[in-house]
Amino acid sequence: MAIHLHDTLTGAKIPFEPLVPGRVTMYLCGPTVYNYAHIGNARPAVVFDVLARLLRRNFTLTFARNLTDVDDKIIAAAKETGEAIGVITGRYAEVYRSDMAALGVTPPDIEPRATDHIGEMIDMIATLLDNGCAYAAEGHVLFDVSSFADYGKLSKRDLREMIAGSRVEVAPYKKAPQDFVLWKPSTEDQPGWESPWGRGRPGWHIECSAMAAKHLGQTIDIHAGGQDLVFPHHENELAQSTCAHGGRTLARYWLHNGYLSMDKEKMSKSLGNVLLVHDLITMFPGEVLRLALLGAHYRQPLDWTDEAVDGAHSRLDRLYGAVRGIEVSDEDRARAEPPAAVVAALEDDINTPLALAEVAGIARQLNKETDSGVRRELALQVYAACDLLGLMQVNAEEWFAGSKEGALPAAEIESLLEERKQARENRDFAAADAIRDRLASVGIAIEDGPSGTRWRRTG
RNA sequence: GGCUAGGUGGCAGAGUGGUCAUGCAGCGGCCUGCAAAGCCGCGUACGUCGGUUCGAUUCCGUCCCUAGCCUCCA
Repeated sequence: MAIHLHDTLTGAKIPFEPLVPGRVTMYLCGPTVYNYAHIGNARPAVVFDVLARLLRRNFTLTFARNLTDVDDKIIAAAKETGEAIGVITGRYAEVYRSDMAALGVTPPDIEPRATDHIGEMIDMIATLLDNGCAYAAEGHVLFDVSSFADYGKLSKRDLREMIAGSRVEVAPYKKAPQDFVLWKPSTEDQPGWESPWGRGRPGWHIECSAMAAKHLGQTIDIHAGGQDLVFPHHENELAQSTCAHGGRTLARYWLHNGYLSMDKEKMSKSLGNVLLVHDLITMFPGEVLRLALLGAHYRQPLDWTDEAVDGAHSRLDRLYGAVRGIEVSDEDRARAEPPAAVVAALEDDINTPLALAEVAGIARQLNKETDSGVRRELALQVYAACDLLGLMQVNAEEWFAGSKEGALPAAEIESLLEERKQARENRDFAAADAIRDRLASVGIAIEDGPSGTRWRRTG
């Protein structure tokens, strides 16, 4: 089955065909680097990482995720802390990379920075001025929305209604309230670049248009991001790129993930209800967070709760438990084919919950199976499926050994287990149970099986 | 107000015009010295009111409810 993706522009799930056979270009709007990313910000990175992994099976993928390192929020942060802008953006870019790595996100092929592309942005703005799609006024350059007939098509908004219903105070230099800034003047203390319109800095939207065109071409296959970017960010990108590129399509598929909420309210910095990835990864294994994000379909809203995180942990325990003790080499694992049902689920608009259900079914089969050869085959299927999902990237023994501080060292656990074994052989169950209780009290669960006793940390 | 998405069992969450999602929790059983893990089984789920149909949770319409977005400033 071919890959099908839900495209925001057409509002339909359609078969995926790259512009150039065998090659795919994908652009994901990355972070503005002035503070820590919260778990809602991580959702697109994780979800579209799964898509990237899926695409790489059949195509040569070029995946770009930008860093926005010029923005008024960054200027404000610099003013507040007294640090240089470059110090702030450099630090948070690094934090973002390590946070995403902890969530199992493969680094993008290209990570363009806005400040490295000011020249391209100026060129694009100049083109828009030449085309009559933009106008300069009082040091600003604005995109003239009336010059683009399809404006509003992506976000399904009617321009006339928007104008009529506008409640926004219109800046005096604007021709129409919907016109958006391509370039704005900078004061002495603000970062700025020389341009034909004076010293200034780019508007937010032009950054992505310029960087996508430079690195991926005027028409890209997939443009992805959070649902909250549909309007105005992507609508504006679509308008300016199309106008600057002689009417060429900017993106052939527009993908948007649903927002993440807490207590049914959107998680956002302005509401203050955020959980930072940076903090969460000190409390839970990254894979648990990743599975929690993949537990719902990417276009659905996802409510972040303790129960959801616990559930993700239990599910991973079950998967690791199923493959525990089965020897599989890295080479065999790398060569293993994921089950067709898992691939089919992901190819159907990245249906991760269905894919996870399929994996659970294989784990059940594996737990039932007694033939070691078959068990190994099934384990390879679980591994291959999880490699596609970016899960189960650690060794099962390591997973259960955990890394919680303050617990007993493994050697001490082993010696207590040996003591208990002796007690059991002597039919001294009171002593054996005392040891089990003692281990349980420090978060160690033990399991007696045909091949001896195993232990795992319960957290 | 406009637009968009959605309302599925105790919870989370897929999916489908006519026997099965799946996971977590619960109950019963198997296994176990007892547990744990695992396995087997169980629980009359599809917001409302209508319509189409032999048959609708699934299609159509109504209504109710929820969430998000509605530019440049924040």
